[in-house]
Amino acid sequence: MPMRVTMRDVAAAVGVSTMTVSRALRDDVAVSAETRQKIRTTADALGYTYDSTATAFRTQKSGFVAMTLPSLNNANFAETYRGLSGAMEGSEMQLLVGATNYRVAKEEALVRQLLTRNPEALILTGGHHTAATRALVSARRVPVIEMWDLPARPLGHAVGFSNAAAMALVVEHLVATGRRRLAFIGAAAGGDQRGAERREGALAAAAAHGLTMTVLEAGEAPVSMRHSAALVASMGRDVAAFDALVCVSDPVAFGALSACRRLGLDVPGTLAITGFGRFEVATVCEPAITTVDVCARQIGERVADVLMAAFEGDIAPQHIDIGATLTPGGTS
Amino acid sequence: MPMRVTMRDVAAAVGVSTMTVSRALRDDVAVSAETRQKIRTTADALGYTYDSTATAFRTQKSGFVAMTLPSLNNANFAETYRGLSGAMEGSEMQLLVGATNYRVAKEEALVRQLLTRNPEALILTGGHHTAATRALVSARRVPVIEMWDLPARPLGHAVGFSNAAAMALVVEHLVATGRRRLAFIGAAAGGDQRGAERREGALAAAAAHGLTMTVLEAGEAPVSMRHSAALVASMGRDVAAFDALVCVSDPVAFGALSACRRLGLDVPGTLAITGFGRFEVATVCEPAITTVDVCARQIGERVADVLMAAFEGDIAPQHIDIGATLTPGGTS
DNA sequence: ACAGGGTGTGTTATCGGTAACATGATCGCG
DNA sequence: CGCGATCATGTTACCGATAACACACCCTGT
Repeated sequence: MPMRVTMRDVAAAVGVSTMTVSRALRDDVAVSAETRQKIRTTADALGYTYDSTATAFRTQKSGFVAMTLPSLNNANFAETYRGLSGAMEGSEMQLLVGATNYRVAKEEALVRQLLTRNPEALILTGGHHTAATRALVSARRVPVIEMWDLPARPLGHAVGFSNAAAMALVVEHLVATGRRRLAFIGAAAGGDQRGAERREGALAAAAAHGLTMTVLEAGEAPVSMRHSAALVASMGRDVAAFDALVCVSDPVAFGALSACRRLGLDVPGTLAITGFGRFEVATVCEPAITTVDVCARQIGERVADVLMAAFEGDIAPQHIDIGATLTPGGTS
Repeated sequence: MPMRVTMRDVAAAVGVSTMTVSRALRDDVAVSAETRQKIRTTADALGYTYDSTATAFRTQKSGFVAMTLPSLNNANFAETYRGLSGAMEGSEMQLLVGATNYRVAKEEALVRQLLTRNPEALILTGGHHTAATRALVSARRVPVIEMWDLPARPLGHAVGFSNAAAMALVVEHLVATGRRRLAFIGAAAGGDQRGAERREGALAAAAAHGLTMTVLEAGEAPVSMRHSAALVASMGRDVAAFDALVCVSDPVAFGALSACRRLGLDVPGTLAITGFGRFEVATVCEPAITTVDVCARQIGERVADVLMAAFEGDIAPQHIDIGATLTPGGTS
């Protein structure tokens, strides 16, 4: 079978050395305009395509930025991805993405796999990892950025916010508007770490007001709208024993809201519902869901900034708190 | 600066050749149990990590499967990704994903970039590409799979369904239930090709019943719930001039539904609304949105099947129609 | 006229694994 | 007891591009 077209073939066809071809195609050093033109034309004619693998090998620079996300099936992480990939469009770096399914063990396996590709930077979602993951990552001398969280022990840079503090905003708001019988809806413990931090933040904020908060588990992480809808539906009108449902995310809140509507419960009259993350669905649905804006897109963009700075040699660890703001809607 | 730990280092430490180390770590050929154990231990102790780049280079097998998706910020494409990556978990192939933002020009640039990584297979969303993309892809002797569509001129394999035929199901359903004043809500022409096919399918089906259908453009592709909500809100109660809104996707339908609710319009009494894709939001919201199930997850899984077969040497092009089924909801 | 400095191109070695072939030791069996 | 088969390991060359160095040539200024 015919081999791939390499620089050697182009060089032979033009009558120059492979080195000249290499230089001509990268146009960063002196090659005569005439020769360069001839090489370009010939390369096209022969159907030459550049081999990043060979370059990555020779230069020991992969051109990859590796990133782990809990899930791609989440509008917020997808937004972060978009923000980041958009900002990286100019650079010749390529994103290598993997999903952890909200499991640190899966994250470890993924990081192992990603590291074999020699990424030039590593972006992890969250600040909670296995010891092996921490060791693997630290052993590399590449920039590491944790995002969507402000880790207690950062591995390097961090771009995020305090999930607990953000959720406390919600509880403060509910308490200020007279709600007292609070419930939290989220995933079962053991999965999503950021969800757990939100839960703890909510519980702590409630406790600060002398209130207890019931925790309702809608299923294994990741939980979405259908899980919370099923949960609330199964509780029936008993859910009105609460006067506020604090949900771990907007989709979860939307599921609860829809289920309440089916039950004929008045939201926010009987029951307030709050979400988290300012997903599109929260702003579009009627009534709009009270939520917390965490600027998912902006996280990606800030990560890109930190990344570029790191590539420029700026190695001082940055820990950026992008904050989170309450966005009141019609459900509270 | 200290170099990375290579097989050479491990070999020297153990006192064997690099070849033996290579064999021991891949455990596919005969190495004595004792030697293998010692090599494994030493490799761990030295912090050796495998370099996929070197292997990809030497063997000319990258271990990558490249995939283009219009957007990751779309639950259905994310599901397809999940289905595919889940099914590929066993193989040592790694997915290399890129987003085209629904633009064939961007797709071409992306394909160019992806091809430099020497993927062993290529998965494209849709059957509409630039001539250059077609040429680039065809020049490679790797399996190509187009998905989410049944292209007129497939580049190789295809796993999808007819967007036009699927949307015709919706129109038939609406006509059968007495709707006559139809409008289609989608993106402006020129972007999303699958959206355009759905529009044409809807228009053709309406025409077959002697009905005209008004096309309402909610904005540039990709359009989502906020665009359709804004569109319907701007039309106000004039939207009731129609008795059915055929939406290009479930999010678009949900946006329209929410806007109708704000306007106090009765859905489905005054106005029917239909979506496409059976997104989670369509099944959870109240009322549930009449939609078309295209089994996004299953597309990914079937693509994985085709891929594995192709790697086994099965090169006969497969064109799989996974079909689409109408899922009536409460909005029609 | 000649040193010094660009400019354009070639030569060599190399990145880290692994295919292919080679080699020495051990073993089974007629 | 000898010979081929099997096992465990070593040697060599190489994948495609490029860094580093080398070199010939042509300027330009004093």
